[in-house]
This record gives sequence, structure tokens and C-alpha cells, in this order.
Amino acid sequence: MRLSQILISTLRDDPADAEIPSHKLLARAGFVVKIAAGVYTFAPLMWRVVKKFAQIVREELDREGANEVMLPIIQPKELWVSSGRWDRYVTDGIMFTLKDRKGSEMCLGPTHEEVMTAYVNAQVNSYKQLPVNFYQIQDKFRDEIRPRFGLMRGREFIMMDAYSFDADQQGLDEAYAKMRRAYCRIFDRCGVDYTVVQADSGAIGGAGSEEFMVIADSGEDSILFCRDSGYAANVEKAQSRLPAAPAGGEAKPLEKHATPDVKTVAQLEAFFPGWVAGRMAKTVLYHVTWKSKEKVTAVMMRGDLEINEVKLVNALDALTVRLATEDEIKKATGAEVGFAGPVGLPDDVPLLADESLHGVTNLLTGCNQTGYHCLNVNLGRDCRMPSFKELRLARAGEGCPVSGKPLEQARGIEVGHIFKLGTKYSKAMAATFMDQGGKPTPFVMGCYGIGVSRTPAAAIEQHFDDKGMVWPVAIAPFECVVAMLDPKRDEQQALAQQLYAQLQKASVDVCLDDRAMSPGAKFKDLELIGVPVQVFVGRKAGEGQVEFLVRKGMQKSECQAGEVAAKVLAALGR
RNA sequence: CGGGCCGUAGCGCAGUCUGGUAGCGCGACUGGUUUGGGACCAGUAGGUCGGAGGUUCGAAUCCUCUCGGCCCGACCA
Repeated sequence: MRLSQILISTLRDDPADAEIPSHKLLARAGFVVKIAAGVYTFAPLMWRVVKKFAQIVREELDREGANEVMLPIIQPKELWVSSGRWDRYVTDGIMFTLKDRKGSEMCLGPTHEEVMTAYVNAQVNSYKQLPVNFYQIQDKFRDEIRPRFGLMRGREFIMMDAYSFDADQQGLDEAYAKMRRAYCRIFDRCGVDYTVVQADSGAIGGAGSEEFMVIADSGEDSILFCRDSGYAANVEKAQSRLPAAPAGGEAKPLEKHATPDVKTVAQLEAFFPGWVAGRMAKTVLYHVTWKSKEKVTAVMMRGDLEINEVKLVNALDALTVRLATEDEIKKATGAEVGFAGPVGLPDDVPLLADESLHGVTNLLTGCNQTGYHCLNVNLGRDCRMPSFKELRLARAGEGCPVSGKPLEQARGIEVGHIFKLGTKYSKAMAATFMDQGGKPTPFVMGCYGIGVSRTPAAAIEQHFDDKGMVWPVAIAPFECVVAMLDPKRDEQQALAQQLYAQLQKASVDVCLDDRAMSPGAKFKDLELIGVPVQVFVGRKAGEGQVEFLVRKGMQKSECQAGEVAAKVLAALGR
């Protein structure tokens, strides 16, 4: 490939709307061009990168027996109604919907559980045909509330999603393990530093799930991990061991104290000397939405700890929760914000508490009366016994649930997610096969996703320097470039073309930079584009001397033309 | 959707407060000189100042509405 024949348009300045390194660099190097918020054109060099990554994904999935298919992007509403997800996705505003000429409602697929389940249900009738595993690599559409960070969170993006269908749980466990192995090989091969973490299964539902996280400061997810035990989890899911709060001792008589304008835990610590946050229980009111009802609910948490809203949603089996508004709080508790508590809480407000409060005596809490708090509150004696759940947000520094050593925190970019769905969709959609006993049985499903356009961006978050991108070899647009510094000079043309041909013969993915531009500009351009190995044919071409650059680390050296092929292969690790 | 902010040439920006000839840098084009770190000289093209309405003798500038976009929060590959 001659670079003079590819449209390469690099910018000198970072685009104003880019925040993170990968977005700045990909836009500046002309790899992506925005056409609307979260919607991008992939230029030839970027498309080469995506195709290379997709090919790695295909090879590793095929190796585990998965089969690639092509699924429709336009999907009928009925399919989504049948799984029960139409309303939720439309209400959340995440679905692109449209009507055809007859007025039938359709959507652009944000994910493909429905289509795939319908396909397999139609084709698979017997346990003898199982297990099967299908995947696709295609555009997905989600009308993200806030598209951002270039390719990281687009509204149209490329995703691989795979779906496994098994006869029973054991089959699913095996399918899941295979996919996990394949995922590890995929991310190993493309040269990113990643961690597999326990994850919440969120809107997709199901039992177990793990996320593949590329560690990067710009990551939108927060993860906790332990070097000692290998425990790692998304904070949404993470658990921890906690140092015990000071003991409350024998139950003492309830006391009510006037606490005008004292509303926060910090203010209470100052107001009641000797009472530390660990002896307090804060009561936070949430507006909770279920499928067919909504209600304000009180949630108690130890004063020095925080509530994990994802755990709260799961504990309540709710669709969403949000903090109650000031008005909702007044209506539910009868008091101003800052004085909610379990004591005197109206019976129609459900009461939950975190495990950290289980068995704790003589608490300091609010009592639903503006300007008052209670001391020596004992749950079950002075108020209803709340229903105890694990609702606490784990934090760095707390003990690893496995080893007890302090947990560390990092930011991560979610590039892959694997789920054990179970029978959630197959039951909803009545997707069954005949088991050995001749009984219709729902498929036991798994689903598995990889962000195909996101992963290369994530790779750049880990591999760049002040000069530009530093592509890992496996997904670089080209492995090597042979650049002539002055295409008008015959000896440079001749030597560059000779080296180019030689490297092609050696199966190197090489391009020839024959563009007419000043040497300085060419150096800058190729540094920005980040081809891993760069060979410059310049003024010493007549003597058979060229320059050799390994982009990572910018080590530059001169060598004889005859050594080039060997040096390139060595630098590429072959 | 809530909170902050921005729309002026292909890109990055100034001009807006205080109304009066629409500017700068980069890029592009032509000619010439260059050819090892985004070259130099001379010249050229390119803008309904996001859109609509209003105030005014006069609006990029003031007012109203609207459409885009960005950033901070809740969703996700």
C-alpha cells in the first residue's frame, strides 16, 4: 500500500471537543471524523485497525466453536415486546425507534438477545442440536444520554456479541468458561493491560457476570482489587471487610435531643462530642421505581459509610432508584431534610438497613422531627426492625473479602463483558427445545460482548506519548512503514521500493510512504500515526544506509539496507 | 433530564461587556526558492458570524425563541 494513495489528513491542533488522549489523537491523526454527536466516520487507517482487531476476535471465538452470523439491525417492536424490554428501553430513551411506511414501529438494535433467541428458537428443536454458540460483529445503536470521549461512548458503535445456548446449567458453565478463555487470549493478543473483574449484571440481567477492564486513568468505571488474593471487582459489585465500629454496649434508654440546624453526620459529630460517625445511622430516602409501582423508601447506613445504589436496586428488585426530592422527603417523614430516621417513621415507608448495622446497639439517628435527633436508638425496640441487606459501597483501603489485605482502586475501561443469562430471555420469549424426556425446556443462555470500536481506543489510552499514538503491533494500521524522505530522488525511490518489496515478501504488513512532503513533516506525521516500526530512506540511500525507528521508546539507529528485513522482523517479535 | 458553558473561514481562536468597513494563526490553492524535524517568499480563494424573529438609522455584538455541540451527574461494549 502506498500512502500517497490513502487519504491521510492530520491536524496540527487537537480538536476542541476532545478530552482524553485517544480521542484527541485519533481525531488529530484523521483516524475518525465526527458526523454527529457520538457518530463517526472511520477513515482508512482506522478501519484497518478495527478489521485487525475484529479478525483476532473471530479467530479466538472460532477456535472455541462459536459461529459468526449476520443479524438484522432493524428489528420489529413485537420482538422487544415479547421479551418485555421494549417499554424499558423506550422509557430510558436509549433506543432509536422509527416507523416504516405502514406505520409499524421498528428499532435500530441496541443489542441482539431478542433476535438471536428468536433465531435459535426457530432452528433448534432438540437437545441433540445443543450446545450452539453464535456471534456477530456489527454496528449497534444506543441513543446515549451523553455520548463522549470519541469512540469510547458513541451512539453508533461496533460490537461483537455472542450468545450461547445450552441444555442445562452445567452446559452454560462450560460455554462461559470457553468464552472467558477466548476473551483472555483476545486481549492478550492485542497488547492491552487488562483485568477481569466481578461485575453487576445490570439491565441485561442474569446470574454471574465478569467484565474485562483496560486499566486507564480515563476509564469510566472504578474497580477495587487485591494484589495478594487476585480479587478484583467493579465498585458496583465489590465487597470488603470493615473494621468494627465502636461497640454500643448494653441497651440504654432512648433519649431525644433538640439539634436545631444539625443535619449532617459531620455536624452531629461536632454537636455530640464522643459520638463518632461509626455509632450513627444515617437514613437516606430514595424514590424507587418498580415495573408497576413507585414508592419512597428509607435506607439506613452506618454514618461513616456510603450507600451503593446498584446494590440497592438489586436488593429491592427495582428498575431504578434516585434520591428523593426535598418535597418527597418532607411528605414521607414529616420533617425537613436532615432529620430522617427509623424512629417514628410512618408505617407506609419501607425501611431497609445495611448489614453493618445488624446487632448494633445504642445508635444516634434522626427521628423524623425537624430539629431533633435520638440517642441510644435500638432497632426493633424503638422502631420497626428494618430488613437488613448488603447495601454498602466498598472503598479502597478496606479489607479484601478474600485475604483481608487493603483493597486498591483503579480506573478501567470496560472492553468486554460476559454474562450467565440463564433462562431469563428464553422463558420470557418461550424459546424451548425438547429435552431427553420429550419435555419442552427453555434454553440456558449466556451472552458475551466486546466493544470492537472501543478496544482500539482503549489501547491508545495505554499506548501513547507526547508525539502521538504507539500502536500495539497486532492492531496497528500497518506493522511497518518504509518512508522515502525525498521521493524525487531516484536512489531513494529505488531503495525504498526494494525494501518495501522485500518486507512484503517476508509477510510483513508494510506500507510505502511515497508522499511528497518535507522530511520534518513526514517524521511528525508518522510519529503521530504511530506505526510500530519505521524505516527512513534518506540522503544516505546512495550508500545503502537507512534509518531504523522503533516507535515505542523512539529508539532510532542507522543500518545497512541489507539488515533491514531482519531488524524489522526482530522488532515485530518474529 | 437536571446543572455549567460554547456556536465567527476546513481546523484552532480573537472580536460580543461598551452596536458603526469581519480579523489572526494553521491549513488549502497558484508561482518561485527549498528538501533531515510540521520550510521560505510573493500572491489567491474561502464567512447568510448556527437559524428565526425583534429593538435600532445601523446588530457577530442588545432582547426573545429555536437548533446544534461540549463539560459535570444517573445508563452501558
